[in-house]
Amino acid sequence: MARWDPGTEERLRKAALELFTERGYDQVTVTHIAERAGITRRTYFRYFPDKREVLFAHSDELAPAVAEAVRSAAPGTGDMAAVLNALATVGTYLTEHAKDPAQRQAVIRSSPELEERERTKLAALTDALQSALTSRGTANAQARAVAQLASLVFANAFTQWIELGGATGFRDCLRNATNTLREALATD
Amino acid sequence: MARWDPGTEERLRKAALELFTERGYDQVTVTHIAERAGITRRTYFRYFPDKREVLFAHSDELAPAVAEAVRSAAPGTGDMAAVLNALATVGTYLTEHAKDPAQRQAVIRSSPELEERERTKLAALTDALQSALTSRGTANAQARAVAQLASLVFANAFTQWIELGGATGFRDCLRNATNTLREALATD
DNA sequence: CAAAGTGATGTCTCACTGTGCCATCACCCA
DNA sequence: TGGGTGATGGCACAGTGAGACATCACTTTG
Repeated sequence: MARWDPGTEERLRKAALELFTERGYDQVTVTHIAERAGITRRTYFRYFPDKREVLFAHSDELAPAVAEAVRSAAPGTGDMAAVLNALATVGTYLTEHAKDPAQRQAVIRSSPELEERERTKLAALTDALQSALTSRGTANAQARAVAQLASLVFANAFTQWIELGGATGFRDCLRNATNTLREALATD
Repeated sequence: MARWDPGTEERLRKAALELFTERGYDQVTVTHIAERAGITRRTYFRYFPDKREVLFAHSDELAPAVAEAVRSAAPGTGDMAAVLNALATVGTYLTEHAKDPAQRQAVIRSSPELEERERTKLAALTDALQSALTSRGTANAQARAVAQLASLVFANAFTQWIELGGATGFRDCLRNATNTLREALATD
């Protein structure tokens, strides 16, 4: 808990999103973000390890949460079903609590560096899912494949959810994304 | 063509791979690489845009080559078949000409920054494949899905090929990777 | 209520990345 | 022999990220 001004991290996220939108990611320095948030550059780096991470602060919590949901799935459930169910639960919560998801997505899409970081977060989800499946007893190769496919489905579902303006339920987006991949792999 | 010493780019790649292996990516500076290659830091940046790219110089040519192979596939061929065939052709050439693929892979796996860049190259392959499929008449969503799955297959096949010591043919690795994904998606 | 402790912040410094600008040097050609 | 061309070196600069230390607010303990 911050003692001087409890909202520092939130102010930094807000300032960064604003500045990135106004001037573009490349034209913004960490000093700019810190100044708008009312702190110094050095303090910024005590909240976020680098310039990109200010846009991905909460992303780190997704992978462990989904992995935990997979681990606690009913023992008889199939791998893919367990993973998709976990993604639906956590993803629904995520979509209901996300702040300015469309604006955030637009900023990320405008910068290769930020897209690179986003892919890293998705890879972390894949690794966490694989690990969770392995601890459920699934063989390594199969666990990795399921985790990769599920991560793909999740990313596509999230993109679709944003494109639809957040009106649709996340579960429906997940179903759509899953079906699209099924068709693609079935057409040999 | 370089006039002073034609092998500069190759010397830089070799020096970088050696240094990254010896000291680890984080402990190596661009100055170190340049000095071992017999040039200055400034000249390094005339060959590669940043510190990471020295390990990914040829990767840029993969995506266009595969895309071209997809575009020139027989009109009646199914999307997935056309893409997998293109990946087999280009991938086989790649595996037969790669230098120190195992050492390179080991270095990349040892550094999150390098893994990040590798995922970017894979994403470029996905985009190129999607574009090629779209120009063949495939619908957007389907083209993206096929491209994503094929990229996944390619990456897994390449990893397996390295793990097997380069002894197996790349086509077999592609088949294995495809089957693994099929099983994963089929188990509902 | 005073003194010590704790945690967040500011200040200063430094190595390194990546780039712009200009000088230099070797080689080719007229 | 002199000029053009292309690769390289040298220099300066903004920006990133981190270490070390001081400072200040607030809490805890006597």
